[in-house]
Formats: sequence, structure tokens, C-alpha cells
Amino acid sequence: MSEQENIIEKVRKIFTDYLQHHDFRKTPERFMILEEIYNIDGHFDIDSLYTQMKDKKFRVSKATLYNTIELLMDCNLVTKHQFGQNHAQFERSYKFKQHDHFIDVVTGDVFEYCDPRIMEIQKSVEDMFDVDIAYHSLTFYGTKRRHKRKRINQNNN
Amino acid sequence: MSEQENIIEKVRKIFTDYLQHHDFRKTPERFMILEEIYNIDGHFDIDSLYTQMKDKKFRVSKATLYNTIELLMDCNLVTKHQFGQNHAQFERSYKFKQHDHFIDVVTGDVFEYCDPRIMEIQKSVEDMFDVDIAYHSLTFYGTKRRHKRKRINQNNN
DNA sequence: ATCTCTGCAAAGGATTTGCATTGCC
DNA sequence: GGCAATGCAAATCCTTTGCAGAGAT
Repeated sequence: MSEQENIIEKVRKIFTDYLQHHDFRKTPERFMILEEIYNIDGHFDIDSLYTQMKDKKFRVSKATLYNTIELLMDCNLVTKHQFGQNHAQFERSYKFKQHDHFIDVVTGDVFEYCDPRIMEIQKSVEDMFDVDIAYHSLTFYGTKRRHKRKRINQNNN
Repeated sequence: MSEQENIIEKVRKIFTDYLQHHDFRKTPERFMILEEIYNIDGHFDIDSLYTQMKDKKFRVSKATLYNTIELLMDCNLVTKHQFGQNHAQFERSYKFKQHDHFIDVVTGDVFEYCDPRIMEIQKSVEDMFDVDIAYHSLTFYGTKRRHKRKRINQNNN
């Protein structure tokens, strides 16, 4: 069994347990959507997910996509991002380690990184306001540096 | 002259210079909006700003509000936040020192704090991806702690 | 058999756009 | 006076809601 199949089996299990525990129905649509999402690398939005599933001849509606993603966020299998545009982006989150984002404001490219110092800040904020933090959103916005580097025996650029 | 008047004079100057430099017109609406925003403490959205100005009998349209706020973001006089809902929130930003937010997901309350360590992370990210970061967004989401504290000779709570 | 979940379509809310008019330069 | 900026309204985009029928329990 591939690592990917292994992950999908595990998230199906998590989702099943979650649905069971909340007395929600285990409909085939919900599992199709979960599996589809876990086969997407990187970020996606509702519309692209919808188109992608329609292309595969799945019978699915946007209402169900929104509804199901809500459930998946509830059981921490999907994360939502608002990068500043008016539409949300999502991302599978099981077994894909916590990370934050850098957005290139010119190209729209998304880069990921993980810096443990954010957890230290989180701890400070929890103490400062006497709160428990469930999650955070950290995004840097900027542009690629233009290199004006001078190199000796320069061959290109 | 009060500190507040002083700030408003300065941001008017910044905005004037910006408009001049870009060959944009210095319309009275733009300065009314700027001044209105700088008299708001904390966050606001387009709708509340619109209502507030209408209540004062200003003749203004939402189209102009959106347009003007775009300009104000361009010259760093206003900051935009997307706290997760589908509508943006804004905030004056001149002379109000850089800060980030904690959102109470139950009450919707917004708390502000400033942690210099975010700049260290920013520097790392700049080096890692070879980019220049113009701004960032850091928001923590969580809830107030419930106190089960035991105190000896407890008087209140 | 019951009642949640579904797809579809309509509604809703925030933001953008089109356009005739206003008024800054 | 020319043309950018305005107000208003319509259009658009994303998301939510209403509802009749399908299907999980």
C-alpha cells in the first residue's frame, strides 16, 4: 500500500468516527469529497474542486461541497485560508505538517514554510490575554528580490 | 493643536503627496473619507463607514468608499484585514504602531498585541525564499480560558 | 418509515462595474 | 474644456438558504 493510500485510509477512518460520534450520516458524497481533496496537492477553492469532480462525472453540488468542507474543518482534516481575495482557499491538513505561507503579490505564488518561533509567540499571547488558542493564520506578502548581484567571471544573468 | 488633529494633518499631507505624485485628483470626497477613517478607533467595515457618513449627511457612495480605501491602502494609511468572514475589515495605520490580532471565536472580540519576534520570523522567510516582504498578517483564534483556580482566602470570583 | 442529506435554483451579501453627470485640473 | 472621479444602480462573484426528492439508518 502506498503512503498516499495509507493516508487516505486513515483520514476516512477519522471522518467515519467523527460522523458516527455526531450522528451524522455516512453518505457516499462525503467520502468522495474527502478522497478528492486528499488527492489535491496544495491549495484549492470550492469552484476548482467542483469543476474537477464534475469533470470526473461525479454527481455533486456546491451546496454539498460547502457543507462537507465545513464538517472536514470541524474534524481538522481541512484548513481554510483567506489570503485576502474574496474567496476562501482550502487545504488538506492531516499528516501535512503545520506550516504558514508567503504570497508573492505579483505572481500570486504561494510558498510554504514552518518556523517554530510562531509557537513561542502563541504561548505569549495565550498568557497575555488569558486565552486558549486553537489555531492561527500567519501570512507574509511580498515580492521576489531582483538581483543586482555583481559576479566575477559571470556567465549568465 | 491636539495630538489627534496633528495626526490628521499629517495623514492629509501624506495622502495629498501620494495623489499628486500619481496624478490623481484631490477631490473633497477623498479627504472626507480619510478624515472620517482617522476618527474611528479600532476596526470598521465599508458598510459601517458608509452608514456613519450618511448619518452625518455626507454625500458619498460605496463605490467611492471602495475606491478611496484602495488608494489609502496603497499609501499605507489604511490596513485591510480578513478575519475569516466574507467581508473585509479595515483600520487606520499611520502612527498606530504595528500590531497583530487575537480573535475570540465565541464572542468575536478583537485583541491587539505586538510581539517583536514576528520580525525575526519575517527576516528568516525573506532569506529562505529570497524575497522582500512588504507586510504580513498574523491572527490567533481561540477562546477565553475558564478559570478553575483555587485561591486561599478568596474574596471574589 | 423516518428524517437527514442531496442537488438544484433562488436568495443573499460584499464588492465591482457601467454609465451619465459632476467638477478638478 | 477635457477627462478623471463621482453617485447610483445593475452586475458579478462567492456563499448560503429553501425545498422537493433521494437515500442512510
